Amino acid sequence: MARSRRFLDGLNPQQREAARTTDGPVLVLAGAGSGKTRVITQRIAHILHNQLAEPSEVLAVTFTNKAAAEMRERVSQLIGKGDAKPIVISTFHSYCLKVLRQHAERIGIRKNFSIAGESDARTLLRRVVDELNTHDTGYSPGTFQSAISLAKNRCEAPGETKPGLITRETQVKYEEQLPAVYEKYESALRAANSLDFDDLLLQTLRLWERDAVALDLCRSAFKFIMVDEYQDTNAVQYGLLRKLAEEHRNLCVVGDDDQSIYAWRGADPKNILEFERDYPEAKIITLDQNYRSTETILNAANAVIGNNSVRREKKLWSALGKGRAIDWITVADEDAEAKEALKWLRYIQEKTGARYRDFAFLYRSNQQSRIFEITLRQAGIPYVVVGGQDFFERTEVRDIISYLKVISNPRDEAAFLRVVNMPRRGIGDVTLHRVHDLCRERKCSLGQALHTVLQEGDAPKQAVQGIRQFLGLLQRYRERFKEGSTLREALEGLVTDIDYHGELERNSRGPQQALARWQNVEAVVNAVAAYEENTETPTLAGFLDESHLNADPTFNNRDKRKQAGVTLMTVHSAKGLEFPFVFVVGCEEGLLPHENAIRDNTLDEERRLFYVALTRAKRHATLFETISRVRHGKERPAKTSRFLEEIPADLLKRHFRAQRDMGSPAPQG
DNA sequence: AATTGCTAAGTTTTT
DNA sequence: CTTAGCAATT
Repeated sequence: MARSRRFLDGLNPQQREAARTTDGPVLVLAGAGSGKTRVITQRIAHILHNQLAEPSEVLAVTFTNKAAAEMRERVSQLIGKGDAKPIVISTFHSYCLKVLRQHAERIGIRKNFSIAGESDARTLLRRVVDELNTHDTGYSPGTFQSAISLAKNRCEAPGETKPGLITRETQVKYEEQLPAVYEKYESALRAANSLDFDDLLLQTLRLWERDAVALDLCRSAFKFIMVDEYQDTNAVQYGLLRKLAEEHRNLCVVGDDDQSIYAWRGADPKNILEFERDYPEAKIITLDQNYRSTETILNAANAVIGNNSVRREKKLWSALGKGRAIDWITVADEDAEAKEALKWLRYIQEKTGARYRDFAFLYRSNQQSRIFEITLRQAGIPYVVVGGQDFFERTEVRDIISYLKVISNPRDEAAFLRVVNMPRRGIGDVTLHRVHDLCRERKCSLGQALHTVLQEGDAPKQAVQGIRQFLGLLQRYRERFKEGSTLREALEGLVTDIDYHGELERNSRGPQQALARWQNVEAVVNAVAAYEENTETPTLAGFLDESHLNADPTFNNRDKRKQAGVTLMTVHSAKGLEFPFVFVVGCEEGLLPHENAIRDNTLDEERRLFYVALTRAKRHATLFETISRVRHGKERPAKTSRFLEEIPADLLKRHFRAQRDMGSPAPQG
């Protein structure tokens, strides 16, 4: 007991209350910077220390791998790595993937299904849209893709899609088409033995709805469930949690309704706003002491967010002192904005000795990063743009992964189409169309159709030759990846066999690009090797799962902020992070709030976005607006963001640097 | 099969 | 101003 008290030491009364209320449903309303991760980890430690459950009976769900890794790390620090290991700390997606790999056959999904990434899914959709002749709506496969994704997040089957997402004249036509496209996309996925990201969750829910045995198995595995960022849960995740917690009701959710900024993706803030409706016996604890920011920043943030009507009232406070007033800087245009921001950065550095990594430039939309990149580069200041292209979405990486997917799942159509004629084997469109028709006629897989074409010699000589080659290659590597050699050796053999190096040299713009792309290929090989080393029984399928869900930092460039540079990112990606000095740029009507949000009347979410931006700052926030900005290729007058006007004047200090040609003087202390 | 030119549109993106 | 998607060329 004495030791257990030690765990809870160093928590404030509310935090402690949250950590030791273990019985029944708990809602922790954790304001920005109020130490919520601390509460979750301490709560887990408390549960285990008092032997309320075995480590393996505790489930903690997060949205990102990064958050999961961080949580595991911090729990390990509290109770030791060994005890922490069996705790299930996982993203929704990887937990569901595990469930499906185990039980999917109960709802008619083959166990070795592929995960269709964003672009795999788009490949399938392109064909669907093609076949349905839906082009005349003017909507691209990508648009349908987001609409379908939103529908799945809302738990809507093809016949049940509700309006949303698009508000334009062609909307009617588009909405007429959506169910058909959605339905056909589903059958294409099924035929390809693939699930997209959203399916991982949705199909798990369907499984639990339809199969009591599977549900019971999953349900009885856990005695305590904790959920981070609950305000971001969508209808499917909500359903999953309800099912899982139905019996013991030991569900602890942590979140902040004021930081709900993903409604457009199907997140439903009602889940957190109406928690007690679903769990009337719930204990509700508010964490409102902020350990991050100055009073000035919090007062500003409180004032702004107070303009939202549907929310849980809370006022963040801080013991860190007033700090400096928020600087509000008006400049002529976006060019001046970047230059002025740079001046302020230098000025703050001079005064405080801050390092480059202490600064973040936050913007509403990615396009805004360009000018800052250029300006920073010219000034020789190191920077990191967060949120670039995903490693696994790069052409060369997709090529290699697609080979692996076809080897692992012969029905994977998107992957198949990608590699069947790469390198060139003379298998062109005409042959492929024939193969497709054959598939549909005989309801067989693409691979089987190829065999048939081969047997019947029903294709140009060249193509027959190529098909034979291709099928032989797949056959050989299916065996090789199963046994006989390490995954790494098998992959290296494959890359050599298809002469991918030569392929890159032939198809790249120059030797420099060829090299860069080859390095990405090598990175995949390294990733396989790393996976093999860290896994007890490594399999090809296991590696593919990891590569889709565990965006391992060695794979992608998401979190390279350790490097000593200024961070450039969207406000969305900044959620959960903090910086001593934050520059919010483009505080203008049409940008933040975004014009589409004004049109669709979703200003509350935009306000929360601004709130998130402000509360990232520890010591100081600097807000920028222009009086004229180039938008849609034209220079247009800009108007101050309403959110800026919502900050009490006594917290602000205004600076006009809007005269052109004058060159603004260095900022004043 | 790869390149070129036209048109239309223009957020945010944890997996 | 970009960029993506598509059609029409070579």
